[in-house]
Amino acid sequence: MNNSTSFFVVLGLLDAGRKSGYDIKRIIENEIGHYYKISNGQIYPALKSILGMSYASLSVEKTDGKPDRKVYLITEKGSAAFREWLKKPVDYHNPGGNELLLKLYFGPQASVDDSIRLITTFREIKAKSLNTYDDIHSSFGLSPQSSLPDHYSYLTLRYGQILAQANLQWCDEAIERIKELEGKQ
Amino acid sequence: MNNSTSFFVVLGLLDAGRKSGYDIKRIIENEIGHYYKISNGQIYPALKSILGMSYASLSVEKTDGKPDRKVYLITEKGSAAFREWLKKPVDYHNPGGNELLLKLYFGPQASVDDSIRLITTFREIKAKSLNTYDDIHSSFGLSPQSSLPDHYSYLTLRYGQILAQANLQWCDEAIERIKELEGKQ
DNA sequence: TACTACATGTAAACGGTTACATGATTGC
DNA sequence: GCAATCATGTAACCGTTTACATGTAGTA
Repeated sequence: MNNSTSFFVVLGLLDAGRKSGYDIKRIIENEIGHYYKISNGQIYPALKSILGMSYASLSVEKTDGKPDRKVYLITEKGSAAFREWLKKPVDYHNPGGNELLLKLYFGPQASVDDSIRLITTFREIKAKSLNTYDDIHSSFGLSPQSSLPDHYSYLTLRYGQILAQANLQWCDEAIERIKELEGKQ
Repeated sequence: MNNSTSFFVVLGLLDAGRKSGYDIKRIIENEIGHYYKISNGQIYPALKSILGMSYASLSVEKTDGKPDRKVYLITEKGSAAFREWLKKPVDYHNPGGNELLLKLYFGPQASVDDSIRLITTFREIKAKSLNTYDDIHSSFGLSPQSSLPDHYSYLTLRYGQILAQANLQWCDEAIERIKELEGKQ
């Protein structure tokens, strides 16, 4: 839990400013819902554990009728832990491969160099996997009489190849864009 | 368990021919390891449950020294259950989106029509999501003075867009290829 | 001597999802 | 009257990962 993606997403949103659990849920749904989902069963235990680790302090705001708003304020310790996570290269084995997008969403809370480093590391891994796909591809020698399994395996290979290429394309575009951005700041 | 991906992968490999748990592990590692991982903690419980549901029968082969090989032979009931799973459109929310590749790997155990249907359904979903990305993209109006968060959100949007395009490209190529294949059979 | 391949399995932990509980307010 | 929004949370379940246990045979 205190080491999982959901934990750090919650922590990262607190790092961007004081929020309640409900705020966190809404923000995730509206801003990163395309590639990341979260449930109450993750948010509220995460907040509890964030408090327990002194990564945030709590202030309760009274409301009329509705339950009290429990607003969390990140501590320096919490902020440091988040920034450490943010710098760590993404786990390239993670299903969906969207941990990178998540970290990039937190880009404004990191340095430009760190964001670029994140993408270049990701790029290297994708380039390597594209190489292996290319190697297999060139050794495939699909003849018209080759077996059915071959043809279907070829399709899955092509998927890996095409997707890896698309990833590389995005990496290059993204790095260029961030560098441009840096020049204007 | 008896409804999970790992369960049906194991069942599908048995559908392709009698195998032991160890065989299954080796085959997954060698043939689909690029996009699907499995552990003993999934294979052996799956086999137990496959036996329990009468989806397979068991024959034990004596070996010299090594533990007995427990070889599983799929039943008609098991085969029917597998084919039903194979036809079901993939869960497009699944992380990694590789359930399709998995099902395509089992293409030789399905009809050409079913394989094509699998891909066209997938294509429709990707086309729809590309449309939403395009809509957001055109409403983005990134001005040079726009805030940092905007620029980073733009990158995640572009990722979705580029990857969706790559998926469509692959779908078209794959469908064409399968249709060609059909002509020659 | 040590590692790899063969071959079976289990137990605990982990991360996440689903579904529920409670309850006021606002708008159709 | 009903749905949606605001706002908190919990409990059970599910699928997967990690790490372990056991043991032989062949190879470097």
